[in-house]
Amino acid sequence: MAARARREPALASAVIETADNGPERLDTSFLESLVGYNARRAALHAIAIDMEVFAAHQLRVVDFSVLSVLLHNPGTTSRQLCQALGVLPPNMVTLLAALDRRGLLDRRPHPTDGRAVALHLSAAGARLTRQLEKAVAALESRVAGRLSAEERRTLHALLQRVYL
Amino acid sequence: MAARARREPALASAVIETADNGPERLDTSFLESLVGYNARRAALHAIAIDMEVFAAHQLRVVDFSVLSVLLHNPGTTSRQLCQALGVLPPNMVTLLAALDRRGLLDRRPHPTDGRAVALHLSAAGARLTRQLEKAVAALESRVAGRLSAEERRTLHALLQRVYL
DNA sequence: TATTGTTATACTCTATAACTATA
DNA sequence: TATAGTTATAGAGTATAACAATA
Repeated sequence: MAARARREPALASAVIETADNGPERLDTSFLESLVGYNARRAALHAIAIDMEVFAAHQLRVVDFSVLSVLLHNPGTTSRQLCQALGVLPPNMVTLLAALDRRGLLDRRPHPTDGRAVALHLSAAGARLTRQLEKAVAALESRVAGRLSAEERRTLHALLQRVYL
Repeated sequence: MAARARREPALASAVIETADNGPERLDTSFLESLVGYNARRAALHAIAIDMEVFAAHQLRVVDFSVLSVLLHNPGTTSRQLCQALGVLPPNMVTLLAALDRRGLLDRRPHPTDGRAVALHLSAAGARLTRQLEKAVAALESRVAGRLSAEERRTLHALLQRVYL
């Protein structure tokens, strides 16, 4: 349920030591011409750094995403979270149950739909989420430290034009 | 082993229909300020498109990555592939065995290290990989179709400065 | 003593089917 | 009849430990 620290799962950097030839780097230039490859490697790099913050609180990236969405959208339903974050309903049940068990949620009856639950953060949940958002925002300088503020804005704009 | 078509796994777009309020979009602006979030969404979008090509050949992204690296780096060892692509050795064994079973590989004794195996593509493997590279390269215009050639170059450069 | 490739296996993540209660 | 939330479970992806052969 909660995330432990783990090694970066894929596409790590490619400096290779061979027995006789010394350091050697494989040619991955074709892969580097693909948006998917570069975006994935950048995402893994960024998320690995962000995870240091989350793991210290026994949270995964997706847990933080849920907390952040709830902080800014009180009363959201489980279904809305599923669609916004691409999590399937049965898996969201488990995720929300874990956050609830830790006292981070406040589940209220939905004002107009008796089938649904209006999700809110508890006071503790809101406090933690604000703290995590601050910490993650501060980490952005490490994540993209070699980019200027303007380059970062350009990067975000280009990425959003790819996926939106 | 081989990948089937499957739904996009995470961070899908966020247009929500609620019972009474009509279409509604959750505020995800904080998440959108993070490189990790934007890069991940862009990567998932791009990879979902690329997967259409791979799935038609019963291949996953990681399978294609291995084939492409081997095409451009004949004689690479399993260990080198693991480090370049972030796959753990036990899992690379399974992956390579599947490619081998399909006649795409040519495993030769390593010229200088008796423990290692020099991996090459078979003629069929090289043919398939060249075909896949062409198809994927052609798909880039759909992946990032709203970006000009120069914007695409900018995007690649910025992403590589994040993860390199 | 260290490393390559391997087996076996555990754990996590993601997905499908089916049920309930409300709409 | 359709949808929100849920349960149970299957399947894919990722991880660790340990071993044989070779360096």
